[in-house]
Amino acid sequence: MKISIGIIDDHQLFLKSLALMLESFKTYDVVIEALNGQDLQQKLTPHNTPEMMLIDVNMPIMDGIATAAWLHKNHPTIKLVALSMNETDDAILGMLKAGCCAYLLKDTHPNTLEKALQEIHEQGFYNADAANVNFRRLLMREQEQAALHITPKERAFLQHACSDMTYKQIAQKMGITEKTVEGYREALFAKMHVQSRVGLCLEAIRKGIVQL
Amino acid sequence: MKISIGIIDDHQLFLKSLALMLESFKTYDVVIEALNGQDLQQKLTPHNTPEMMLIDVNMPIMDGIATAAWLHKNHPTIKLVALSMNETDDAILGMLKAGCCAYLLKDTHPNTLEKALQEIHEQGFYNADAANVNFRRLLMREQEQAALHITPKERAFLQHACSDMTYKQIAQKMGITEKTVEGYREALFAKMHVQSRVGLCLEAIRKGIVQL
DNA sequence: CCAAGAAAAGGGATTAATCCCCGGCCAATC
DNA sequence: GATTGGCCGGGGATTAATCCCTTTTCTTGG
Repeated sequence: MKISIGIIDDHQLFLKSLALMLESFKTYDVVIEALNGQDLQQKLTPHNTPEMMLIDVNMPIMDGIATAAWLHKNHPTIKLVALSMNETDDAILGMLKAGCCAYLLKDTHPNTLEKALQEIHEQGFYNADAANVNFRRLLMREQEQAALHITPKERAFLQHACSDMTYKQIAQKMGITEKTVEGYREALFAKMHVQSRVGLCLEAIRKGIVQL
Repeated sequence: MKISIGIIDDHQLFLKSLALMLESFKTYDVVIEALNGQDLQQKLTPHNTPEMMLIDVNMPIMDGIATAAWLHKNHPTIKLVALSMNETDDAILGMLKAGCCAYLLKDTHPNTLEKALQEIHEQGFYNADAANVNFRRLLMREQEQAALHITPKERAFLQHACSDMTYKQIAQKMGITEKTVEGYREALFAKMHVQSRVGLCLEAIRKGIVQL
């Protein structure tokens, strides 16, 4: 009896070729190929539910973390495996917290992948080097993030602050007074331990709160 | 007679599975699999020279552009195909300028890949949507980049400007007067078309002049 | 309904940032 | 020898940013 497995990745070329590779292992049956979380929700039916699921982290529309969380909640029996090319702390921690039982990098060798999948199917988990890397530090950063506690309004302001605009223009664009903007600024300065708008922007980008 | 082809990609999983896929097309023979440009130089021998080469853009050690340029110079008969997941203008232009005759995205469908490879092998070129996208704009940006011409001192200042420091502190750290710092600032504002330090920092990061 | 507390806004003052114009110094190039 | 261009410095003015403290408005739980 083959093990049924699903793959979610927005890069069609990788998706299809990885499916081909899994099939070549002879013990896996790829029953679902989705381009993102939304696509998956359509293709996942009661009659077509795999035992395992490989999930790419970086995806448009509905990313890896959201997809993993949805699967973990609505289909808790499916074993989730995160697949990514970058090993940033946030991504790893996010996927594991979302319910993934393993985190694999895209530059692992096929043999390692096969071994990992087998282990996950039998034991329910797999500890790669990537996931082992300093778990304590991950948790510390997590707490730090939680303590940050940025409100939606502040987040919106932060997005605007990372631009060539002046505070007056930002206030106008957000439909509030300059003074209110100033309030957000001061609050964020204190929370993020900076004393200038430049420092604020750089920190926001570093922490991934604002994307370039 | 099968067409001999080589693949260069730092992600082993993608490399191996893409090789599997190409083999499945029945008309291709994957003779080289390399993890980066340096790896390729070792594996490429007179007795083992493929007719075509798929090159990933994002790689450590020796990236796609450098690899493509090297191949184009030392092995001009090999048809080069750029392969990437992002379609930033710089990357596309860089690869095409380095001698690639096509630029494919990793999220293209396998069927499209097969068709493209066939076309490249027969006609020597392939125009995907990605490459077609406004070539004139790419060239304009290229000229703009060349015109940027940032001096070493300006670059050093830019590095310091991307911090929580004030101009006075930066001047102190660089061992020059505030006024001199101001000179760099104004020059860079003009060159990078911004009107605030925040905008300057963001542009510098976007253009890769300053790393976070 | 009222009080606690957050969010929004304002007053007023200080400092940093931005802008424009100016001159001198030095090295490489023509 | 002259010119160009990068580098360094200054005066003076205006605007944006920063800081601190108070008031008003709006929620929200009791």
